[in-house]
Amino acid sequence: MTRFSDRQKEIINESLNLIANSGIQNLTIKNLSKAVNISEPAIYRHFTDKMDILMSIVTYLTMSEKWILKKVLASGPSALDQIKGFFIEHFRQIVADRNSTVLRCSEALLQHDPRLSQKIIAMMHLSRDALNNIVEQGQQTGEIRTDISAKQLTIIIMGALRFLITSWQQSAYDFDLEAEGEKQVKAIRKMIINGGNR
Amino acid sequence: MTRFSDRQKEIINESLNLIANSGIQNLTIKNLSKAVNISEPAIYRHFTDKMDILMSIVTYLTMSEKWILKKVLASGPSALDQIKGFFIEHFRQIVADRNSTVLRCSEALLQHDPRLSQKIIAMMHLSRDALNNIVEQGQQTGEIRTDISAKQLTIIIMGALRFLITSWQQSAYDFDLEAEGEKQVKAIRKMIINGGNR
Amino acid sequence: MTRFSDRQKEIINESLNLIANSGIQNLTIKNLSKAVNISEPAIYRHFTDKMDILMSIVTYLTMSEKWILKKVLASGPSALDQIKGFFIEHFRQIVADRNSTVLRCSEALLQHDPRLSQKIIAMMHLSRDALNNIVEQGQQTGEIRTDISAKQLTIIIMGALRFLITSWQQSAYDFDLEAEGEKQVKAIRKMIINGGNR
Amino acid sequence: MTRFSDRQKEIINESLNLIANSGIQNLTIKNLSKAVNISEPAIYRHFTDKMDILMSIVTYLTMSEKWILKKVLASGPSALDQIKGFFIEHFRQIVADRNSTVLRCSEALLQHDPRLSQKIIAMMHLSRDALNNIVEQGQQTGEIRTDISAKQLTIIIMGALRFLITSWQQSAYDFDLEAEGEKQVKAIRKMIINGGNR
DNA sequence: TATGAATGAGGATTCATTCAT
DNA sequence: AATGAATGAATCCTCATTCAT
Repeated sequence: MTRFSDRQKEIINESLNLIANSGIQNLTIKNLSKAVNISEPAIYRHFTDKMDILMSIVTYLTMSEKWILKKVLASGPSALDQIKGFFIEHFRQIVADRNSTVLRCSEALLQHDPRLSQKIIAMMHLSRDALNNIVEQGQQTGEIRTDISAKQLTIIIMGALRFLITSWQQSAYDFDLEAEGEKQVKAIRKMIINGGNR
Repeated sequence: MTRFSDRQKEIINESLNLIANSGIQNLTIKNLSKAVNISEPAIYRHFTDKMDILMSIVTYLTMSEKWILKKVLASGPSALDQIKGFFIEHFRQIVADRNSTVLRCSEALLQHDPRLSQKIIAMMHLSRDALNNIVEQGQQTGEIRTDISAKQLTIIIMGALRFLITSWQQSAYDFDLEAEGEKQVKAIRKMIINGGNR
Repeated sequence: MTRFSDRQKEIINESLNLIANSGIQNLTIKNLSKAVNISEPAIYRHFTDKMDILMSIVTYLTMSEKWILKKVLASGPSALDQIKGFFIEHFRQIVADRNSTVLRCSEALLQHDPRLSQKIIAMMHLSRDALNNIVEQGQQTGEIRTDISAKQLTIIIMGALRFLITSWQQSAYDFDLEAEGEKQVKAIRKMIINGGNR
Repeated sequence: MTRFSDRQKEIINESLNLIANSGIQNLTIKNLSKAVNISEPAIYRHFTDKMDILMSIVTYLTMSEKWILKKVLASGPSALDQIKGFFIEHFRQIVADRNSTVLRCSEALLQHDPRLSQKIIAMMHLSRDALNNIVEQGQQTGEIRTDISAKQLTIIIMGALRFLITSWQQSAYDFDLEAEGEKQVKAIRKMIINGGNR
């Protein structure tokens, strides 16, 4: 498991801020060193490369995503509850720190470099697969409807989660993401629960 | 209505290709002129600025999105069919020309500049609002379940559409988007139809 | 004698305006063609080169200066009156058309190219020598004091004339150049007249 | 008070040389970096901008002009001597370093930009006003004739000084500026002294 | 650990000029 | 006589990175 020094964490954090606020094309060593309040060469004490920074960002985001997944899976046996947790935990984190989230910055990093993209995609698969697992288990236990495949249900859940976050960001954070998220989870629950209330 | 010359269209198209293939940070005037096979200064005969190019890209994508929406709305009275059309048309276009789609390149352009972002967000609202309208009408005619608000249903539909496209791209186009899309629409239909088969 | 077509005169004139208003570095073919309201290549119908334009400007200014000198010399026999005329005529012209004057734009053209500089210097010598002549004749006729050499007197007269114009321009033309000029001539007259009023 | 580093001084100095030898349009970052013998980007370690360089040049020239004025005013109580000093000091400096003089390069910088022009004009007013003061005091003490206003006398003195320098430059420095200057001062002295020798 | 100074490569853009029409 | 499209060379400036200190 990779360990980041305090300075490295600081640099990663400011990188995420820069990306979130003004796009990757503004993630320059100059801007970064200004944000961290050290000189440009000093950055190279902590990372060998700009690519090293980018890779570390993804490593960091992956760790953070794994942490969320762990928490969700540990939350209880019910698939529907886990799905709810999946939403809640992502929203909680993103609200706590708007930038430090997979779903926030990863797109921006894609296409920068094949190695980097691969790592990001791996990270995205991580949560998609975890969610898919949850859904499948929910179907096996009879909690979740089985007339729609787990794959399709997963796409719906992941899509809604991502779209909500995207919308929140594009609206300049001017609605209560956690509240809206909860409504959305309820809607999804209604739609995927086995023998829904009709 | 903005009119683009042939050269302008060519430049916009190659810009979309460049963004799609290697990210905006590779959309340089040099790369662009190489792609269009003219000299760098020649670009400036057709656009005043790089920003002018970016804005024109968004204008172009907006026009293209409007075209899709028009087609979808003209396809018939059924909301469920229109939603199906919404998926199909987007997929058809994206498969025909992988890059010329709102949902493909717009994120990359965000955060580049406030004016540009605003234009992109306006474009995104366009399709979201159109979809929301369709859903509401479907609820009024009784086609679509009413126990979940149109807003939530719209998020689910838009989210799934976008996530499917994202996945397709991240997989390097290695599944049949239109086929998967059709499956997904059916799943969604099942979930949102009034008095579903249970 | 060089003859300029109407279009050539127009181009020369607009060139002078551009130089006067925003410096030579803004005398570009683009700006020029915009000012003349024709296309850029059209400029090359009338001048072979940018250098050709610059040379023509100097030719034009030289002609204009010669015209002034001719008028001054024809104005009467008195050296003091001719000196007064030298001031008056320059000011009159410069006020009528702020830019079409040797003393206005020539410095800006210097150093651009040896051939050009030479031509400008020749033009400047023209008026300086003419003035020197006038002074010498005034000294011979006893009108002008002889205890100071014609050369020194000429420097004083030319210097004052030029400095006044420079000041006027730098003040954004916010004083009455002709009125101030007249005062200045009177002062000079007092200083150079033979047996002044003491 | 602005402080320039050694490198900054070097860059300013070479800028003045470039302007003096080949005009502002040849004051390019490339030429400048070649003259200073560093790379182009290195220039930007020392100045934020080209405009920053230009402004610094004017700051430098202003400082140098102030230095001269201080020296002149400190040279003794006689207005006529101070005027003589005004000439001598300017000539001495200009001969020592042909380029480092207000009167040499400032015109070239005018019209480049309003902020710059303003700064140059302020600098020019500085010496004109100082000279005007000297003349007025000379009139009050009875040293200088009072039948001509200080303003007109100042124009004559400044004009002669400037014109002499201009002529020297245009002649490619092929006369002894200090010697000619001294003659000119004597002539001026004769013309402005109270109760001249007639 | 940190920095001031430097740089090669490349960024967007403008220049004077040409050519086919 | 005029233009739309094009270009090679040069413009200012920023990039990631290195090195001596």
